Amino acid sequence: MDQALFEKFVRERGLKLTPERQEIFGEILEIGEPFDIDTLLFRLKQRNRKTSKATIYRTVQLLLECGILKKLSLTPEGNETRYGVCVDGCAYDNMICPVCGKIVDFPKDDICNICESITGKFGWELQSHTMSIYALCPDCQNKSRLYQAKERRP
Amino acid sequence: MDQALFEKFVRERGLKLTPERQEIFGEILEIGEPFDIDTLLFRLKQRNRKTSKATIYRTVQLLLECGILKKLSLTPEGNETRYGVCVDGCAYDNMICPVCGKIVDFPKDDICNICESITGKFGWELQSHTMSIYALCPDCQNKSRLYQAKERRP
DNA sequence: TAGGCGATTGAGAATCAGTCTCAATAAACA
DNA sequence: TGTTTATTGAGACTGATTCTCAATCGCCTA
Repeated sequence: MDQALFEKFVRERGLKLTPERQEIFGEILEIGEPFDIDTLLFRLKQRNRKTSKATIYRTVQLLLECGILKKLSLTPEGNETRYGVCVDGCAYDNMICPVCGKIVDFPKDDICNICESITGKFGWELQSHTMSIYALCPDCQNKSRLYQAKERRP
Repeated sequence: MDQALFEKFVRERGLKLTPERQEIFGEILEIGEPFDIDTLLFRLKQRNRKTSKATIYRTVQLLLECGILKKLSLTPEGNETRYGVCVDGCAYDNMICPVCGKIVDFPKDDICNICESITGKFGWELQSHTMSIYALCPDCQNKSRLYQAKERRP
């Protein structure tokens, strides 16, 4: 995913390629990991962009509709919204570390097969799915072990 | 899940068993399907309960923490929050019809296996997962077909 | 069974993320 | 370059959820 592809998306929809849209998309690529709106706003401010909150929300919405971004959640309860760049085109499937917020994608073939088998069994017509796995990443497992070791000392 | 079990949950946590909590939980059982906060508020009002919004939110939060309720979403974008009673103890797994809002649970063994295989592969430590399938239920498929048939007529 | 402590409540204020409004601006096309 | 039309910024607004705090009430102990 790059600026050229984004430009294509925008033009295909008969929309205008404004500097704001390009800057927002560029900054998202620059961040390189799932982000929240405030982070995006802050980083654009730091670059002396006066991009407004409204435009950021509007552009993120556009990117969601294009399938370039996906909406994530740091917890199963659905708090703490983040947005991540959609690597493989599909994909609300990801694995999230609730401690540090790290997010990784994983191959989703198995999941898709299961979805089809389940909807088929009930006579429903599959449209889409979302799947999030919440798990401790290796780094946080180590930190947690160190912490517990310290705790045990007198 | 019944009032006795709820009482047990409340007492185990050193909380007080108030009439408000019992009424809210009772109404949730009465509704018998995934609900939103406004519906709950409205139905309690109809019964001449003056239960406040704040107490409803607090009790729902409590039920979420106990694992009695689960938070659902009618769309992959995460709008339209609903709460459903957790039938089997686990379970953020469900199949949702985005047209009529119908929600059904499905056996989650396959999903759990996949989660373990994925976290294992990456060296992460599985904590939990959520899975939602969005699909047209048979009723809405039929309605949609009828509608399309009518549209085709001159 | 009464007394007292501390949790819980109701009402409305406060917060917060996200959306809307509208006049000014600027992209796109001729 | 001019015209049309979408887009923008700033801040008001919205709706869902949380917070505040004085009044109330469940629950434990005597």
